[in-house]
Amino acid sequence: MFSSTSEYALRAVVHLASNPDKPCTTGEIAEAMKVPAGYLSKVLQSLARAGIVSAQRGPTGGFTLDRHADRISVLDVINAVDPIERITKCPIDLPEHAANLCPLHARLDEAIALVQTALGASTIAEMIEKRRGMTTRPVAPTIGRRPIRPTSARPAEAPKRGRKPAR
Amino acid sequence: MFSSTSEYALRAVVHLASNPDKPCTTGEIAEAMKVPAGYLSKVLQSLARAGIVSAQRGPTGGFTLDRHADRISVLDVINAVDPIERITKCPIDLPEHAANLCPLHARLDEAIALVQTALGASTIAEMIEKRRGMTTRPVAPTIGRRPIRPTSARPAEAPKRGRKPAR
DNA sequence: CGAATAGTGGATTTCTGTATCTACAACTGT
DNA sequence: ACAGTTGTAGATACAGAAATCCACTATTCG
Repeated sequence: MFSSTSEYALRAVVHLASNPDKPCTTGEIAEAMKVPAGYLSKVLQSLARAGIVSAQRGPTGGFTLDRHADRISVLDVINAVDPIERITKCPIDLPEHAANLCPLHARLDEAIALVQTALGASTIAEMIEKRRGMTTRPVAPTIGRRPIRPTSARPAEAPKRGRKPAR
Repeated sequence: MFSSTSEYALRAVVHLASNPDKPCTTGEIAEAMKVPAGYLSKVLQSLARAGIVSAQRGPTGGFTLDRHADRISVLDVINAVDPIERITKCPIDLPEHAANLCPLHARLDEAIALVQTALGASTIAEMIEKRRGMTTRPVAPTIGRRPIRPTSARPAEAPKRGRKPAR
């Protein structure tokens, strides 16, 4: 659902938010957050270009957050490295679908919008666990639709259609 | 956000739902829905193994839906070919995170849950456009969180840090 | 100034999802 | 039974993401 690039970027930003007093080096973040060090530097560069972190070279250098963690949303970080794409036009290249989205893609886009909204309203500051009680409050009751149930329950195992040798 | 495999599977199922009277061949679906024919056959096999469609070989053969379109959710189709994975344990392999999800991954999982709920409650039947008015009703008001706004607006273009030749 | 530290950017490799091809098995209608 | 049609399955090719490597530039500190 989320790319590992996004995952790494989030871990890095959370780490920086947890250590606001000193610049953190790529190696330090990599080790603390279990991210491949070589790749992390690329990810941090993307975050720097997006204005989320700042880099400082040389000894005592490293990365710091550009603004306070409560002003950075989870969505900001994800969009910096691996933007969430909304569906604005029907990927089926048919004349009928040119103008509006068909119901299918409209629905898929709604799902993406839900994710955008949820992650856009979640700040990095909220993601810092206080190492005490893991304050995971439940969220978003549900949306206004009842689940459907298939007539036949999903077969636990594949039907396994027989394969006789030859008649 | 959604893989092209999922996209293809959904198109195929929507096509079958739109033509419930006769089996549709792979080639027919491929052409109608602009899906690469060779790949579609693999996707249809996955759908068959998941019990969503049935295959019939030989002349007059093709694929048909296993159950009525209003008993198949969009989520069913996606899960058949490219399952949506919930985050059940923290991917950061640290002792502290072993037991519960950290706030970060708890939040990401909530976002995934929203998608599951939304797509699980949407039937394929609802995705068939009646070729009239594209009945896309708006959905899911929003969830209970206000968006945050960064102190500094996201820079429109990358900061473009200077690159002088050599002093 | 010079040495050590740290980020930068390009080339390269690996891996996985996407897509094609082909030989084969199953089915229908004659 | 035969011929033609259609799905099945395995091997293979391709592309983009993930990850690594290395030479280079910038910065700090003695």
